[in-house]
Amino acid sequence: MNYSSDEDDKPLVFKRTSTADKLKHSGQLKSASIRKQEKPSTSTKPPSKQESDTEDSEDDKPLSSRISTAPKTNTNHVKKGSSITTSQRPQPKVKIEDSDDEKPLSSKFTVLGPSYKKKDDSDDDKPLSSRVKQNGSTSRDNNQINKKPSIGLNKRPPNVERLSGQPSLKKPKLSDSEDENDHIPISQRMKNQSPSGTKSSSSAMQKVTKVNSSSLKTFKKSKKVEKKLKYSKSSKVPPGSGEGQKWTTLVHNGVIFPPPYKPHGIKILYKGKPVDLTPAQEEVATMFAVMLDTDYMTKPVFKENFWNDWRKILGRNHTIQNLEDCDFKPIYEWHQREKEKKKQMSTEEKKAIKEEKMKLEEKYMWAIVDGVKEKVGNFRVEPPGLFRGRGEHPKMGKLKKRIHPSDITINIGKGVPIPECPIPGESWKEIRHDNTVTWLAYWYDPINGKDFKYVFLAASSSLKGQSDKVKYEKARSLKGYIEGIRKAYTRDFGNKDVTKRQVAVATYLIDKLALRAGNEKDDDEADTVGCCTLKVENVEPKPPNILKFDFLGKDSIRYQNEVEVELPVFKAIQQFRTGKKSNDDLFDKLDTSTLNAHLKELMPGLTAKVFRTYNASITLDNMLNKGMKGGNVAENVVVYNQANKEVAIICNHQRSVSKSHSAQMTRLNEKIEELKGVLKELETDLARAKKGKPPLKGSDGKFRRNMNPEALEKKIDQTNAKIEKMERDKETKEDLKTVALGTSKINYLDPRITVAWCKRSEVPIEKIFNKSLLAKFAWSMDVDPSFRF
DNA sequence: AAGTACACTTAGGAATTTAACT
DNA sequence: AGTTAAATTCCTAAGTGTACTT
Repeated sequence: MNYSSDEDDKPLVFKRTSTADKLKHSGQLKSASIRKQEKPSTSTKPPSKQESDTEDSEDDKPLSSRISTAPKTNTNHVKKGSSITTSQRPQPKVKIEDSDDEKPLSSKFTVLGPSYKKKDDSDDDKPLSSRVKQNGSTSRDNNQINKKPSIGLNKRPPNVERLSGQPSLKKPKLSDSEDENDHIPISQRMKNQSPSGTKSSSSAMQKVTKVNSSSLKTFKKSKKVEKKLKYSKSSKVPPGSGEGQKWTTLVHNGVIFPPPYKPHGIKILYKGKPVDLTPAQEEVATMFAVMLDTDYMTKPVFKENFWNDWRKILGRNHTIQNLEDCDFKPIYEWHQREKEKKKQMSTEEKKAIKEEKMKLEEKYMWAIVDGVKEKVGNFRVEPPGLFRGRGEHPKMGKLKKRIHPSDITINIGKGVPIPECPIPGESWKEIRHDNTVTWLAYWYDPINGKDFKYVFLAASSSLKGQSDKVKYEKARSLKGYIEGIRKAYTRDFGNKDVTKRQVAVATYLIDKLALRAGNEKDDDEADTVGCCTLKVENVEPKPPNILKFDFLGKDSIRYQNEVEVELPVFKAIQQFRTGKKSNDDLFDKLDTSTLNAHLKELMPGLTAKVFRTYNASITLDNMLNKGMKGGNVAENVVVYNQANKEVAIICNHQRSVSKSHSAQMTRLNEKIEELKGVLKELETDLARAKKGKPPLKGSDGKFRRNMNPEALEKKIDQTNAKIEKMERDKETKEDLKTVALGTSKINYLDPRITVAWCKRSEVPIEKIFNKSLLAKFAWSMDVDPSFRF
């Protein structure tokens, strides 16, 4: 058989077997691509280059890219909508702070100084913000103004240096109050801020500055940071990085709490009779009632957990003694009515309410980090509710209790005002001033006592952007090592040391299939696996050399795939399975720590997840640069989406099928049929018109319009085009009904690949990235058009 | 060496907003 | 103008991975 096992190219047959598959068959068996396992080389070869280079190598194709795949089925239930893409949005105003890596650290530090001041703390809502630069997307009320035509990427001034990072796209500022300086690039702004600045400085800030500078001197080294620096020049922590330091000044307003519970007084029935409940009891009952129409109701675990928590609140000898005899319908129906009422409100009312809310929340939306105004990601404390775990989660249905200020620890710069506790009479649990972390606040997860819930900055912040860039640079540097790594693990498929053999095979699977690492999980979590935690039953060898995977991964999303592998891998897997029960670990000598420790020997900073990023990004880069040039914008966008889809399939990013999917398909089909009918009529009329006869009656009994042959022909062409377009739309829709494109776009695809490609192919970046993505990827916008991953 | 604590990234679905139809 | 589908945003769960403890 010509399986590829021997050398370079190995086709991987990838078929997914599940039900869902029927659809995919079409594309399925495309064969795989090739990977060349090149010449051996030492694994430690340094990465080729770092930031900007353009070269590309050929063999970086991820293994998986050559795999053809079929869709996977998804075990989850139905959900809504499918989407395809495109969107053009106004450009966000984005300011980017770029990593100016070349700057000596020290210079960065000094910049901050007494830069901005807050004139007095009394009016919280505007002081700080008014003199601070803003990063990230615009505030909600601004956007309507922001309708600028998109700026063609290609027109970017030629000499902007990628590295130095001046944002080249600058946006006109949006109206309002808050950011008057928006148009100034951050880096510049920082310079301006130096001491002399005409801007006043508040005492608070001065203090902060002092603190920082002193802390600089005392930094202790953390090896972690050191390591990172080794392989990634760009990894310095931005504005002030000492060792592990993430910021020098941090100002924010804390978090906002959900409103207290408002009793509605609707009674549930117990054994048919209304029961009085206290507000606290009613609140929890309502959480349950509201979920009556979800399929959590079919899960005994959910009900059991709910009942256990609720009964505690009911008290020992409450009238209600079991859940089965409770009828929550009255509350459910009340809730439905409320929802309906809300829907019926006029647009004005809705708007008013929204504005009200905005006003209340405005101050919590922003933080000022090193003088830059940044969006906060999640400033709303999670409201109480019933825990909705994914998959068969043992804790589903448990009461997630209300969080109070006394549960919350705030992290904020020294010397700046502590956020006022929004609930009168209560206070924060603790205030910290830890600049080695990026969180603004945290509380203990009420469901999982030892876990934390953090409040972080939004994705548009430069802190996040910076680390995003580091992530991609690391993945990119894997390119320089991958050949050696593959060589090495291939050699070890036959190693007599079982551990080494397992490491080799696991690494292979992670590389080839982009599997997740697979950390151990507790018994009180859903039973899902990743590479290191695969069970014997999850991988079935099908001779001669096919592996059939079937397991639940993150979020209990099912991974089903059949892959052709090298014979040694196949043999190794068979051997790992022998003598074990189906529920035993396939890789019994392995866990993520040992695996990652091994990977680190092959490349500094390498861990399992890097392969996913690498795999995704290299696949996109290759697909976008595969032959074809030219093509109009729409065609190019299709090419992009195709590549995006490929990546999503490799990473197994699924979504559930929209509830209305089949109805929508039916409707599309009807429309197509209808158009075909029209087409037929037109053709008849054309034939007649050519002979000088008048048109026939339409199906409605009226005569159709009398047109000359040219007009009719034109109409026919139009109709044909319309039909074709609909057919295509239908196809993509069906094709993407279980594929989620967004996840890879947001987390796995180096935006520089996209931006550079857009510049080269004259596709406006707005066709690919929406407003949020543009803000999140601001750091990548000035990449050179020749950039290759 | 194993377990735990902590911090941060990645993920799908619900809710909301916007665009496209009719 | 009302309806529906598509797109986006919000929400928070569920992963990864390192450092610290025992």
